Amino acid sequence: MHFGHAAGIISIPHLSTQPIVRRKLADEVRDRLIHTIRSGELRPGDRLPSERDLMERFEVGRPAIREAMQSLASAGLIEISHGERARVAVPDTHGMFDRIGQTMLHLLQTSPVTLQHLKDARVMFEVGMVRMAAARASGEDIRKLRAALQHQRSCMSNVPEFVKADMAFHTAIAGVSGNSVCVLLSEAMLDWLFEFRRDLLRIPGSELITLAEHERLLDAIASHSEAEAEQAMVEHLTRASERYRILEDAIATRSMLRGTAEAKS
Amino acid sequence: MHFGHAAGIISIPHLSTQPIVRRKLADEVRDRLIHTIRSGELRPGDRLPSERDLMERFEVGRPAIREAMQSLASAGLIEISHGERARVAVPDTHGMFDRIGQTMLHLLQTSPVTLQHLKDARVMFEVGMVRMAAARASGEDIRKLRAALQHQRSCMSNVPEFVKADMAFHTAIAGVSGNSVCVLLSEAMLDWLFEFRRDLLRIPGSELITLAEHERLLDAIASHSEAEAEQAMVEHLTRASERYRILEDAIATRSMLRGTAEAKS
DNA sequence: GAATTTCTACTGGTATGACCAGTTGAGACG
DNA sequence: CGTCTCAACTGGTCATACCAGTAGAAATTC
Repeated sequence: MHFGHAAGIISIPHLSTQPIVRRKLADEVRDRLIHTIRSGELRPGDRLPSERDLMERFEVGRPAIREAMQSLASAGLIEISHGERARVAVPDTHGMFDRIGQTMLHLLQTSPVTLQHLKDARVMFEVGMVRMAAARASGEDIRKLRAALQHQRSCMSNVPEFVKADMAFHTAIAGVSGNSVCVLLSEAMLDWLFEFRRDLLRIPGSELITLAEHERLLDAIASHSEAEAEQAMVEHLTRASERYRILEDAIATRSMLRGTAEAKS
Repeated sequence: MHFGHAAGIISIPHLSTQPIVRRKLADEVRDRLIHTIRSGELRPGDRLPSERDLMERFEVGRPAIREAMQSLASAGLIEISHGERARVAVPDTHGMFDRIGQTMLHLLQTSPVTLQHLKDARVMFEVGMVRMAAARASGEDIRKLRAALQHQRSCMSNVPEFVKADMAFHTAIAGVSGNSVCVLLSEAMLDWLFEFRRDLLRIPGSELITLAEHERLLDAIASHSEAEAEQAMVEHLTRASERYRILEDAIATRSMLRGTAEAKS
């Protein structure tokens, strides 16, 4: 089609300029399935129709159906396993945060700013959690925390287990809130940092310091002293952050030098 | 195959009992692609090989490649568009939280407990944000907040715009922190609640109250009074929550009655 | 008759080949 | 030299076939 040299964009009155979006078939299928699930027509645990069945209902090919189903599966709305029909998933908070984990890693790797922000946000969050824990921890809560710390102490010689126990202790603090979202968030943030730089959490020889700091946290919580708990937490996390920073600076400097070298070559 | 009557499970020494997991081809492909991206071999913006190309390299069929790529796309690691080769995505925080949005909705719909926890977590978080804002808001920050509030005031007659402006005001408060993760989380939590129950945020006639409360928040921030800001925020959110609860109780009661009726029939 | 085994029909996973529908960029055209 | 055209890519969709697991009916065994 050719409208001559001066064609350009022609303005026609009353002509809606909203572009016609060409949707993928799979997207349409996905939306319909989501709607079916959300409307309550299908409840968690229920089985979806088979791919071949859906393919006839919607009058589209199997690839379109498959793509839609895979998409729902990776969003955690349904569960697919070989040989049996897909089921509506019972939502799982852990799985949810695991899924963004990958994306988060990608993000952290390409954005140092976000990494720092994530650390800061975590400090803010953990402080909130520990204050709350100090304010309302019951005898039962404190018993659990003591058990968690005791377990961590017993893992001193086993580095991976020690780190795991470390994370569990922090999770236990968040658990005092009784708020699943808070627990999840706290776990997720720690997890992301851990996944991103496992090496930085394995500082040899710092186990004793860590344990001492955890003990101080526990004491503060047990004595219901919010201010003391907050300070202990800030210092605990800041010390760790300090070590991060030292190592990161070293890495950054090295890669900057390498970058310069590459530019010259 | 038939091993006789007493067959059952036979224990053989030194035989590892770890089951052989049958991985889907697409998963293997996905992992390799992720590794390629994470190793820095491909940077954001770079183009991936075409599906047909990858298909030859990995010696698998096109469906396997496609499924892997779609999976990466829905995780936000790459961007696919018709006609051109896929590109490694520049990570987008908004997109990330949008993606869990669906899952979160599914979760909230099937777990009333989580809904309450999410609300509580939001209050905790917003309180933290507003305290921080009160503590460190600059003249520029306050100017922006005032503008946001002014805009909201101008939207009073347009309900959807008003709600949007309402959310923008809260986001602006979080923005004072300068911490992208905090902003994101605050936006996301509000968004989830909004998506879950738009109807509950459209309480007719409450616009004036909302504006007054926002004004109080702004004043507290402007005068750098943390305590006052906290109290204003708690009351602001609690008032809204109170209305939520009334409507929710009504809905819950109704559905409970319906449930009983169904059980009887 | 009840528990077990066996088998068949169905489900998802993968491969192939074909064609449609956008994008791009090199080369023809002015 | 800029513009336009078009061929050679790319992803999107379909049809078909076959492989590989499951579940449930049917046959078998006790």
